[in-house]
Amino acid sequence: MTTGTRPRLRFAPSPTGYLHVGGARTALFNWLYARKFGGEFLLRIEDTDKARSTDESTRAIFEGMEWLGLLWDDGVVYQGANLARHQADAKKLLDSGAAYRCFCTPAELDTRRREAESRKEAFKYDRRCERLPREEVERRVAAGEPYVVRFRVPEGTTEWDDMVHERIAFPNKDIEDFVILRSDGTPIYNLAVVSDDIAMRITIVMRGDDHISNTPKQILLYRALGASLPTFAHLPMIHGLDGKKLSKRHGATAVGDYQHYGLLPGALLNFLALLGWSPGGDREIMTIPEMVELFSVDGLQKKAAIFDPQKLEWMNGQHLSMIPLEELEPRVTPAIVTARLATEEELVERRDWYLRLLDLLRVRSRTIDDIVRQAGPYFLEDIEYDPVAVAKSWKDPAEASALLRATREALAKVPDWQTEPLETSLRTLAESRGITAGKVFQPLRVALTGLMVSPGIFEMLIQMGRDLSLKRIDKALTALDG
RNA sequence: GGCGCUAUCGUCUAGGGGACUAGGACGGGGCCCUCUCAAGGCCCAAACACGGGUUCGAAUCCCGUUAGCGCUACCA
Repeated sequence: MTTGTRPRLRFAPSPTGYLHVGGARTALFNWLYARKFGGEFLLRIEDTDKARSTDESTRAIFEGMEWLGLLWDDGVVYQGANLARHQADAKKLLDSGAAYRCFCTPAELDTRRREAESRKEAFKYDRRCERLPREEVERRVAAGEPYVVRFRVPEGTTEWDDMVHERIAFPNKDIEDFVILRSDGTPIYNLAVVSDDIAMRITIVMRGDDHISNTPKQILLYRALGASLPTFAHLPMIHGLDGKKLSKRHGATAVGDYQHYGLLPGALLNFLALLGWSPGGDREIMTIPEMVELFSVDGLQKKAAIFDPQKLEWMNGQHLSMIPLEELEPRVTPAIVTARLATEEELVERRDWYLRLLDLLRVRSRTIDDIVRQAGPYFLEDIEYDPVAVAKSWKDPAEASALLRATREALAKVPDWQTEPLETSLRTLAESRGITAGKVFQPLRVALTGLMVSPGIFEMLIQMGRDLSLKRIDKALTALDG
């Protein structure tokens, strides 16, 4: 264990897809730990599987991390660039006798594995190449026969104190002599990881608990390489609603999906943090700085958590209402522009009005898209009338028309377009007609927005302004009378 | 199959031997507020997997059972 020095952690995704929410959560915990305890958070791209790694995936990972605000210290480490060191480490192990050459071919291994399975036995490499005479090994190497390098697993037990779990122990007899270098000379995961983590001076390896069974192998490698061990922390998995490991068939699993769906990064992070960690007590809604402040290893969960999209949406709604309008604005504006409701310039021109609108709409929204969906009537020249709204609130066209006409007259006479006088005017109108105020408001709502639901009627009148409000009523009258 | 990890409401969790009639949140149901929808407030239903111990006393500690999940490649 390294103590006294600043902790160094890393997030090490393989670029074989998108940035997965599970990966994002692993990154988050690493990042939180580094921020909380004054350490370094590094990013390493594990691209040694050339068949599956793509530049596009690498870019997606960067984008996802940046959007989430999980920024890394120092430059990105590309594992593929460290081939020479990986090979040198393998050579070191070969020279010290900690590893040996194995000439068994994949086909042979496969056959033996199948045989073992058909006998219902656990397959484990039988070490037949381990005791090959030196002369034979040299002869076969000289003859150009392909070979892999295998690690010679010693006797005993390999164990460690996990930060999340307690002590975890594996009898070495259950670990086979695993391959560390392929026949083409490239490293296998466990070697590459250990070699890089040593080189990067990583002190805490925090990752998904699907790596628990790799850990004893890696510990053995650290020892054989003469390096000191990092502290291991194995985080629980995230499962889908069916209890299985989260995958594509569970729907949206990429961080980018949620970005496009209109979520706030702070909300996604808050939700992910609570999936596998608790600050203790009843605390739920947290900003990123608050999460850093509250973070501790004690609150880390051992049990896999199920990803519940409903709670995520609720949480996003909370964040939407909570963050400063100035912070919300730049996240909504691109969506407004994309929806062709307004140009960025128009929004800048009417900034105060625009911020007030956002404030009106966000309380009844769970996503940024919800806000955009409600924003139409405030920007567009023409609105569409929702058939259901028309059927319900303009049930009798003649009656609705008469009422709206009276409403228009009353509103037109209001000298000061403010809540108080507007409210007095409409309530007086209702009273004089012997109907409840709601009976006046609802047809007006449909005239103004074309919809059944909206913010409060006076808030809307003010937000739309006198001219647009009256114009909307005129158009409604045309539609009703026509 | 072998090895490993895990086990509190449907879900996320609080709880770290007596404060538990097991608390909060999402979701569900009801009520209030109210011009609609939200938001908010109040209330209801809903859990310690099972079996043994340890102890005066277990959701909390130990051991089994069961179940779920993960790993079991010349993938990462």
